[in-house]
Amino acid sequence: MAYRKTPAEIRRLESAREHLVARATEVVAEVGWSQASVTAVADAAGIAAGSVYQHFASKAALAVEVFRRAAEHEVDVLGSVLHGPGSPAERLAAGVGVFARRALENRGLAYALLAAPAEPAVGAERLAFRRIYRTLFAEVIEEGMAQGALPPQNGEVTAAALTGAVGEVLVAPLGAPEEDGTDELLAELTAMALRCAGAAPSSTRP
Amino acid sequence: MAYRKTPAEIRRLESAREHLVARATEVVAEVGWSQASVTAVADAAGIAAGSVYQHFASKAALAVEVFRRAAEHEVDVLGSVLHGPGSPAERLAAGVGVFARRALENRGLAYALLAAPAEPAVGAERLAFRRIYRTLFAEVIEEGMAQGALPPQNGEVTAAALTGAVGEVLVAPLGAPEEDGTDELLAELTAMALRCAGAAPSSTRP
DNA sequence: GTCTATACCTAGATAGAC
DNA sequence: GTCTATCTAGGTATAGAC
Repeated sequence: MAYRKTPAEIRRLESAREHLVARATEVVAEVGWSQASVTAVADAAGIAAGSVYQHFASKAALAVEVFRRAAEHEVDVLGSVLHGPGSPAERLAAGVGVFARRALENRGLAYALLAAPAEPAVGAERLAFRRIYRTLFAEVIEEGMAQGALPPQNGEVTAAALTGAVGEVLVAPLGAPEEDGTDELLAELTAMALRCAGAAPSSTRP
Repeated sequence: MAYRKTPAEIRRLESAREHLVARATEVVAEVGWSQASVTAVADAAGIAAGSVYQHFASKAALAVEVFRRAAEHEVDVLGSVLHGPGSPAERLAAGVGVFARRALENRGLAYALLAAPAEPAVGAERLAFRRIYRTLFAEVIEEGMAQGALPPQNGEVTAAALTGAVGEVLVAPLGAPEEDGTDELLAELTAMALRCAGAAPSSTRP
């Protein structure tokens, strides 16, 4: 290599890569993983199919990158709410609510991240991120138990249950094109999450 | 199941088609849907790949049949427990417990039914069966609410949550080759299910 | 560096012999 | 009715021209 890459060159290369990832994310959100072929993604990005391989060694690598970017963002958001102010129960309810609202506002992507059929590499990422969600929930639950605000329970089991419960409750609305009762759904979902963790809804008990 | 097999049924059970479905189920339980190619299934059944198409119009049709047989059995078992004797909460706990125990006793098949990556036709079946689970759970929850044994809640949301929660809690153990704390897991799972439905077993209320 | 064209692989499905 | 051999389609990845 006679020449080093100039900063401008690096920027341009990375921007092309970023552009590709961004468009690929859109395609996945629209048509799902199984329909997001290399040619479809390349078309959406305005490049030739072969050019994809200038940026990623394989289609799986691109898919993993797409998944990871989007999922990491959701983890960050959920984590910041769960680690934010308030009692453990309040944070749990807020976290579930925020997660669900974000999913319902970006249904295609949420469905792709949560449930859409995907190649093995993406499936492995999905599993890894579900473990992260479990860990985040488990921390809050353990904290609540330590404070006596939550009854004795296996925090890992409850955390896994919450992860699955939130996903399953969201999958049906995500599949439907539009849904009216978003607010009611969120209220029911957060109430369910609190019950699941053993935190009785303080105010709304008749 | 207390009936005697008729000669016709014996013939049916021994027919090549049944044999094929049974062996295909084993293959799927062992290696998952994605590795269960037509040739692999045909090999397991001791027939040629081409002969599969004497019994099923497509690979997807065979896969759907495999899924449906196994899933219907689980639905029947769960339904009979949920519609059996006992209070709604007792039946809910018993149903979750039976479902989980059966899954842990037949991990490969349970994983295939619950979570393993699968072709779209199987994914659609999976969705349909999750709707059935939701309906079964929802009936019990509505009944419990009508009796005043369960607090007011959206039964459909709780039912979906239970469906997802049970599946997610089981997926990790199903993936692991062996697990010791089966009994503790079942106890925690049923306790979680009761909390989720608002049937707190004499737990501390803040 | 990007495009065009193509090689290649996998896996489902089919045809014709026995 | 079943097997062997083959066809085909879809999609990933590569080669070589520009």
